[in-house]
Amino acid sequence: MRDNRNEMRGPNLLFLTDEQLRKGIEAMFFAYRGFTADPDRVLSEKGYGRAHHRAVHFIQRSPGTTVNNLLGILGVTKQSLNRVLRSLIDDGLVESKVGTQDKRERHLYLTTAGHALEAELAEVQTARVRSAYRAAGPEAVQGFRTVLEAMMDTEMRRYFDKLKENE
Amino acid sequence: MRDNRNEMRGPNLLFLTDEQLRKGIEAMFFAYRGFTADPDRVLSEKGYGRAHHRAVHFIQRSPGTTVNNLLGILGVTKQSLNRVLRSLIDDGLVESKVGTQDKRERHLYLTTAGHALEAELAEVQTARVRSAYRAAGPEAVQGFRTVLEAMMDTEMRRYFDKLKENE
DNA sequence: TTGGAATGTCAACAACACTGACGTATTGTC
DNA sequence: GACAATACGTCAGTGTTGTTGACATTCCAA
Repeated sequence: MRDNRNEMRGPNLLFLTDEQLRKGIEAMFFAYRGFTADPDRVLSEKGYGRAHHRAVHFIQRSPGTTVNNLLGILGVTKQSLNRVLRSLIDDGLVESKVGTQDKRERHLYLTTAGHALEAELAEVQTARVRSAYRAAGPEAVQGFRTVLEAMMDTEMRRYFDKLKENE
Repeated sequence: MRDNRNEMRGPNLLFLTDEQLRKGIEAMFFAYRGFTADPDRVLSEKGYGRAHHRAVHFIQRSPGTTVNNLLGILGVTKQSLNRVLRSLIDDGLVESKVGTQDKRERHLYLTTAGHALEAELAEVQTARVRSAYRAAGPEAVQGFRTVLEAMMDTEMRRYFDKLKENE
């Protein structure tokens, strides 16, 4: 128990006790389960998994993104991503276009069907987040976002910030 | 874009726009990766996975818990949990004791070695959460926890609240 | 005593990640 | 023009974690 001494360092540091940290960890675990539960249901009905959701989400977020960029965002190997992209392309949800400037690159776009799936997944997921945000209020949401950003790896925060630019 | 009208409903509802919700979703995704990255490293060195971490964590949190209770908390099938518990018991990290009142139940405890692994995992994980908490400040942490709790399934919140009682 | 609950185990399977290796096309560089 | 590097795809193998389904055992309770 290395940081219990924090309790002696004044009431403004009470939120850094081991007990508070452990509860934060558990909250993160349970909340993430809720966070993915609704999209998972939709996905399994259609024979897809969480990996398909992630791919479709970030392609929608950055239309025309390259495979390499997507690999960086998702943090998986190309073999793993390829399996997912393959099925999405074969099913007509994602289109892969050879780059005009650099013909080695493949630029990824959602088809109409792809947009429909993405919208359905976003709908159920944002519904839960919206409900949680509404219940918690704007100040809590601000704090939520602040802590999450501080929890990311530096490299991931780079990607996250890059996505924020397209507002 | 179903809720962009929120932008018209006054500045206090700006945090409920689709854009804000989507960024919250992405923040959750990236942050959860960071959240699990450090324990995952420790675990893979020892030939364990994330499932072992979860089991060890909640056994430490509720010593003597039954298999059934653990199943509810973790939200997996008994077959899946059994595989993980089997290896932990065989490796001498977890002890399974037949219940005294109800002899069908098995009560789970960490051995000394189990406590050592749990402590090592908790150390690296709380280090990141502590750092994020410290950077974000107490008000942000309060908001973080509020939103996470609102994001859980009702059933999961029951388990979460039950854990909170043992403070 | 019988039904049901709690547990354990076997087998098969799927999603999703990994490593390693290889091939192809394209691009940039010396 | 030769050659290395990049981007992408693919094949093969492996591991973790989850699932279903089936079946046995033990034990509690009506």
